[in-house]
Amino acid sequence: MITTDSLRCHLGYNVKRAWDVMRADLSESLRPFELRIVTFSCLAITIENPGLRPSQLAEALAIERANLVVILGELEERGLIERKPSETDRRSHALSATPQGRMLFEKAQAAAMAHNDRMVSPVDPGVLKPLQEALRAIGRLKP
Amino acid sequence: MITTDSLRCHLGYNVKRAWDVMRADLSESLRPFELRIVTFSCLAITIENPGLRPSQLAEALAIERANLVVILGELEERGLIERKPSETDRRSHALSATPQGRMLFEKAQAAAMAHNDRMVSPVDPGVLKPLQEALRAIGRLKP
DNA sequence: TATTGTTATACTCTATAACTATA
DNA sequence: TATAGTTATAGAGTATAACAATA
Repeated sequence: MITTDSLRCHLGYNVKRAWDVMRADLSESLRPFELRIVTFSCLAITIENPGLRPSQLAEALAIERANLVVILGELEERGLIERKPSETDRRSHALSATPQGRMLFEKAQAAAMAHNDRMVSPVDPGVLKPLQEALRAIGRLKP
Repeated sequence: MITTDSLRCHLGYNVKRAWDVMRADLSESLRPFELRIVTFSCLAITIENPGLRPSQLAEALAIERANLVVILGELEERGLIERKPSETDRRSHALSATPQGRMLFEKAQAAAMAHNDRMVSPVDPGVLKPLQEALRAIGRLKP
């Protein structure tokens, strides 16, 4: 039998293996809505922060502005979000979700919640909260 | 201020953000040894399981056999591992690390451990064990 | 028939440099 | 000078189909 002990002691290895499973399951859960994980995330933050600028969205989700351009283009082309000219800075845009975008997000969010329930099911409920907090703390270690 | 509450409640979002930080830090830690995360991992499992077959290594690390071919080619070309013909199955190979491979791995493993210490530093030591176990449990949810 | 290693390919995600128009 | 959005591009990582040799 093959062992992986020398990697299992690394927290990062377990995080990556868990993320692989979660990513695959979430991608499948969002497929019926023709949303990828990143487009779903952008839609979520745009709905939560109407009027925000692309650079703020990129910073919030830790994705490059350059990569965000095509993502927002995809969402706008599908009529899920709008890029309006900013009233205070003519270089920038104000992002907002359309009614269709909000409706689609509600359904997708329900599917994402069901996915989350599946993923969390093997975890002792008592450790879930400290688990989330530990992961957030690591995520804040940004160089 | 931009908020991300609608995503922060998803465990997967926090797992992904943590993994992004860990991946970047580990990649930097392995760079001096000219190892990528995946080549480091293959070297580790090969040393831990001398004589294993590529298909077993692929299964252990959850990577496609097709992608493993080039990875093993890279490691063999650098003289870190060997692909010997299997004595029991002429289709297959027996993988083993060379002395140079073992020496390089020891140094890289030390760097990876230092990386792990950095990542774990903001986590309450008491929750680390259940945290690891929770992540492993999620990783086992494979469909 | 099924499995092993392999080749080739494509698709996603990520990272970087450089351009333009504004500030 | 610096910033916002944008374009183009390159590199990883990942996924799939098909093949020859062997079981």
